[in-house]
Amino acid sequence: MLDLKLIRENPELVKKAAERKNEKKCRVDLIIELDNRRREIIREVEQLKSERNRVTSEIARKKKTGEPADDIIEDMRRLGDKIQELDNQLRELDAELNKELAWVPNIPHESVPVGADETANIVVRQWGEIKEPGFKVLPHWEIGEKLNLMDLSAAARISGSGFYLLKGAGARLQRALINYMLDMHQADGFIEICAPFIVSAEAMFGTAQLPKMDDDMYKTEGDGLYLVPTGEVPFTNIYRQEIISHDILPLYLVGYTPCFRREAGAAGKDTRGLLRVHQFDKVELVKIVRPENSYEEFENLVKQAEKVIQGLGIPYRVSLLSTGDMTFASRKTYDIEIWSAGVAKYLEISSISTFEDFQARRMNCRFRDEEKKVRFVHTMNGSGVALARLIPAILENYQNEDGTITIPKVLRPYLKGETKIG
RNA sequence: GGAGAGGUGGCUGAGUGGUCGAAAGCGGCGGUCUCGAAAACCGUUAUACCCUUUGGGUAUCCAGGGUUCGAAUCCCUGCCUCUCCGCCA
Repeated sequence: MLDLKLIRENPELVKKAAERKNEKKCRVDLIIELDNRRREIIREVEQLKSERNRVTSEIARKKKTGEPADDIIEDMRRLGDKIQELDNQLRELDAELNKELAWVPNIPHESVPVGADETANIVVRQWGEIKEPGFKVLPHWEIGEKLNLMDLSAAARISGSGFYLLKGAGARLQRALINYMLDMHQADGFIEICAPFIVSAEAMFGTAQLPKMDDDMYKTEGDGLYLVPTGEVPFTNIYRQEIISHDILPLYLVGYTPCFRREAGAAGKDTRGLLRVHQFDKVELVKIVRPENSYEEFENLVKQAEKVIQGLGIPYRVSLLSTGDMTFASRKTYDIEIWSAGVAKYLEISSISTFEDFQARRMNCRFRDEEKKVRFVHTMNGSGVALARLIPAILENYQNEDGTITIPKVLRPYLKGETKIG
């Protein structure tokens, strides 16, 4: 949510941002008009209320002294009707205005490259060396089935297409990865959270999955609750509707969650094996910080996610997303793409975004600073990282010519010291 | 799922339908005192919005409706918390 004042004062800036993010449901002119009408009514109704408050205390005084007040009570009855009518109009306008405001995307940061899609993204750094394996590396879905680490047809039997099932060493590998990541982040000051995986529409609105992504979410039938599409939702919403004290900031949160996504209309590209599925697991990083150090915290958050992959020794690169490739709520986003030896290309494994106060406004999450001033917090998050992309990367980058998988050194303590799968 | 109790400011906690944005206490902040601190005493201590913005106004006692000239107070609905019973990993 943007500050209504900002929209009022800089409508062109907001329009340009919406255009660059390709957000067609953002209607700035309508918002300005609703806002003007709203303020007009507020002015009128508040004047009437002021009148009512004045006369009402006069009535109280007269009643006390026993003076008659019937005539002004009659006047007030009419005034009350008028106030109610205006209040109703105001309520409707507010609802309409809020509905429109919910569709105004965040404004991309000045440093974000302007462009229509991912072709305008800028690779900001690269890490690790891509080595020529010297043999034909099997893609993860082949080596995975061969070594009995996963069973995609079983998953289809259970749930339909777009699901995966890990078993044996595959399932244990995932658990090892989760623990490796949680331990690492915790050692770097992140507080581990285990939060609900099913959340309210309000929480989904808070982090701005709603209203835009409604069709991409799994929704429960009777209760109108949503299955989390990312740990971002429960973790960021922890302090929704709260005024928190400055001395608990910055908050670094980490946790494991499954992620549920309908992926409506995503068929085709990069969908084989675990690459695009309706349920995957993720370790998520969330920071809630004061505005002052927001961007320093953000850059460090990117590095925190990179550290996971560096520990595993797999090449990756970091890209700064262009305006057209960013999400609705984001002010600035980096993607981390990991090298996939099986398909010989980089695959997105983490997306790190900062929102400044965009989510905080939607959640109404604020903090009280040293001067007792109440201000919006800044929020940001990043995958740290997605398992459904990390497992393929390991199965492919650690594949040996004899069809076995070497277990990365950092994971061995989590796998009883084993060094090899297969 | 059933029965009951309750939701008031940063916290605890008063509040007969009419000077109640709300007593009191605690905490916080400022001051007096002190070499300094504690204690004591004095003062201060919410948020959002609107406007003709050193000022004025409106709203907010869980949320949303309603009754009324007037609601923290009365009525309805919802949400949440607690207690007991049932069910249950």
